[in-house]
Amino acid sequence: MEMDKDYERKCYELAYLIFPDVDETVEDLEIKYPERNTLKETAIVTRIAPSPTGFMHTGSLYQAMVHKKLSTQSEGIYYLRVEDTDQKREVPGSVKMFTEELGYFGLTPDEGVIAENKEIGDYGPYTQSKRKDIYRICAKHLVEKGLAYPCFCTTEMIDKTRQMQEANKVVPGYYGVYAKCRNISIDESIDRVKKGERFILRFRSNGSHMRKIAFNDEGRGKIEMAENDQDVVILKSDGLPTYHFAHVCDDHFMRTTHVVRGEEWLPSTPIHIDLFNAMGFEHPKYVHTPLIMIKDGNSKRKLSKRKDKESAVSYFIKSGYPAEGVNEYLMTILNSDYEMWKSQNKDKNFMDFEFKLNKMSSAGSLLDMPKLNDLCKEEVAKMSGEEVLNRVLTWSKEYNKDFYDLVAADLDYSRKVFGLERDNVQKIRKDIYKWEDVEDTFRYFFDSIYQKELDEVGYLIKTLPEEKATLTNDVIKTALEEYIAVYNENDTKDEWFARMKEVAEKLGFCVNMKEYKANPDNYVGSIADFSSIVRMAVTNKKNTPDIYSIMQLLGKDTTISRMKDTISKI
RNA sequence: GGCCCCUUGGUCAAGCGGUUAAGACGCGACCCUCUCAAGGUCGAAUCAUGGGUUCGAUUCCCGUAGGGGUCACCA
Repeated sequence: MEMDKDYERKCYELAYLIFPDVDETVEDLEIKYPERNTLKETAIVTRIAPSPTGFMHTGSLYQAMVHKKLSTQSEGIYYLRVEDTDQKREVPGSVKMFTEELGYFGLTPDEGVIAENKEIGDYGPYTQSKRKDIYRICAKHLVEKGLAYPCFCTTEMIDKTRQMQEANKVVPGYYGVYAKCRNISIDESIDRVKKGERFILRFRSNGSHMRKIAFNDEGRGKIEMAENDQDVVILKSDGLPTYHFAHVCDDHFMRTTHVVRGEEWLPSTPIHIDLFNAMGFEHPKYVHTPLIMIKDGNSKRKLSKRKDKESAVSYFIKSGYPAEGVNEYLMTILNSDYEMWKSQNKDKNFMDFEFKLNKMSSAGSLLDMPKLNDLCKEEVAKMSGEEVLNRVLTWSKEYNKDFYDLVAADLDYSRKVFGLERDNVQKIRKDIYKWEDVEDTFRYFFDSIYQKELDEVGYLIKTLPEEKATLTNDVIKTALEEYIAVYNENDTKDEWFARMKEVAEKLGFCVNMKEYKANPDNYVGSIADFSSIVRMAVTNKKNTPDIYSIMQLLGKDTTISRMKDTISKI
């Protein structure tokens, strides 16, 4: 009993020695950061916690969806906390990039760091490097309780121990008898700290990997794992906490109710629970989301920052994927019944859908780009020409300035171009799924880039005779010449087509597709071939929307001069 | 290797003891059609495996295999 008292006193002495300037206590923090009583009992408080490494992972976006859905559905809070405890990996400008990227997808947090140099909320600071005091208060508390101790081991010593453990096939790590500094006397610890020996702070775990603990994962259900028995580092030599310790202090004092994080954190959850217990805090609820995978040969693997461009959220933004489509896609892999719901609620979006944690699949899904493209196509198809124009302007201003200038030069014209087969039609064209592709699909509408293509790539129509022997250069030339002679820009669509047929028939083309298919040898070609000749002469493309509308938009002069130019080149 | 998670068509998946095993993307065919995109119709394609439990297993239990994750003073 006397010994215990003495030990206790020495723990306080050690704590004071390590943290002489810390005079606040955990109790003070409890008062400073009270429970969020203004929220409803059932409100969910979630957080996104990026590391400022200059890269936002697609998986983070996927999780941001969960945060956003859970918090808004429960009238709770979704906040952003910057986890910058590893200064070596820090990349300037990351926070700006991160918040902007979240904004692009409409997933800006309610609280915390919401833009570069802008944070809101009463639970800050929301950047870990500015929370040093808080971690020190908590760490001091653990030292006082005998639940943390200074470790004087060098990295070399720890490496050696690890090698020995691996050779002897025992569980590697710093624990039990292998934890040298755990087992030195408190007097020695005090002595060595007094002497100014360098140290880091370790947690003193009382767990055993022979025992099991169970915890509930809100998505997966009950999970049973071995107890933590590792004396993990809580304060590094630079005085900043490790992830494990910061997670415990921050999520407690920021009053997070649900920690939603990637599956890769599942194995370290026992460490966190151990730490929460040691601090006397109740741990938050955990949700471990499956990883997004990618196909690699015959197997699949986690999206890799180095190998896969799709692992970066920036890739989708740079390519001009509409946020709505990406969100739709993420939602379909996030909640298994979303697609069914969506098919019955076509005019609603994912924010109207009731997200359920237990409907979250727990297997990692392969990133399915064709499916994502299709969903984006659907979203673009819902937009008016005006809307497409605006999106193209916004995107190209940032990522394709030359094209931006062309589009912006004549907004009325551009609006008509993007409204082609989109505005005032019964069947909407579905071919665009990302803004990056717009320049190429519509290049023939912009003279300068159209001309550039002719100069650099050449005249597509020259390949026509190779594809179909009957369409000789002479046939093509004559077709165009005859057509130019009768072209009337005031024709209605029906009149226009009738005129096409007239010329085609005169030159030996079959104007009835059924008839042509039955007896192709009786004709030079079909009306489809004739149309192709005109199409290629005007657009230098094999496939385009309705050629009548294109000619109308281009105007008589351009249409005729392009056909004449083509004639002169073959 | 230890520990943990996961396993229905090519992909995402519904299913929750008895079903002709939904649907979507992709793929193929046909229709429509001036080309393409779209649209319409149809089609091919799935319960990893071995044991149980049961009248009956895709569904419940155990093992096996496979895939993935994790074992830092990184998060």
